[in-house]
Amino acid sequence: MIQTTIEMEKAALILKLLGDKTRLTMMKLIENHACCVCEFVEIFKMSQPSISQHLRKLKDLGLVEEERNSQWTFYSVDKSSEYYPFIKTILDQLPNQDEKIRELEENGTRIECC
Amino acid sequence: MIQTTIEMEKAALILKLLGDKTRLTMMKLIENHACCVCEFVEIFKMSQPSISQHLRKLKDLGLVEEERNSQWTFYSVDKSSEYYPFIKTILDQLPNQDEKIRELEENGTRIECC
DNA sequence: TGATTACATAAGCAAATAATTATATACTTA
DNA sequence: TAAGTATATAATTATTTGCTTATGTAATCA
Repeated sequence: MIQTTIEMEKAALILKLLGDKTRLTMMKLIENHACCVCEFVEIFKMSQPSISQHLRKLKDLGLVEEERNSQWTFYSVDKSSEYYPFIKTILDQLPNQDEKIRELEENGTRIECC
Repeated sequence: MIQTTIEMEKAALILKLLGDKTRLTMMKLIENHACCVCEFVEIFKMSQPSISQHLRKLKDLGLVEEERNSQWTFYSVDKSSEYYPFIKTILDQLPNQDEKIRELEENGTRIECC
């Protein structure tokens, strides 16, 4: 079996980023749905700047991509990242977080990207 | 395919621990070799208390086990941990660190556990 | 038994992190 | 064009982290 490896230094950086419950949950959420900042604010009950700063860190390492759509900025996992295979093996072992999306829909606070 | 999942909170804790280059390298090293504290001091060129503190954190989450053998304490990945499958998928993607063990052997500072 | 070796733990400190408040910017809509 | 909404960034602060030094303990050895 061919096993791709990731540089130690980079792996530690990525794991440190994922080692925060908010960011880890974000990543699991946006692996299959794009979410905008105000949805995260609703989901995590955190201030908007705090959310933006978490997303900024994920963006700086190239783990997420953003897509502007009218007044919203939608974030999703960048599956074209060279680190996505590594990240995917982690996310695959985490419990599905889709009930958080359903709560937004029941709230009427869900914003559809496209 | 049956996919076991790990609680979000616990996953974040584990990833945070692994998100440190020293601890991550330690884990990769002791997945297949037991190492004692003084070997880590030699490998990482760090103070002994610093090494002990890293190991303590890994121990507190149950990721490593220790085995006392005369004056040395050998640490290795606890493969019976309920979190080992999760950790293994991460370690499997990291580059082999065995050259560090070979350096010890060339140095004459390698200590054999059993 | 006294000295040495291996390790753990405690205390202190500097750097990094994550949150908040305040403010700026860009887009939308009335 | 003015007001409102969504987001980003800067500044500040509290907390956490990782390291160092100092000290304690247990085992080995001369």
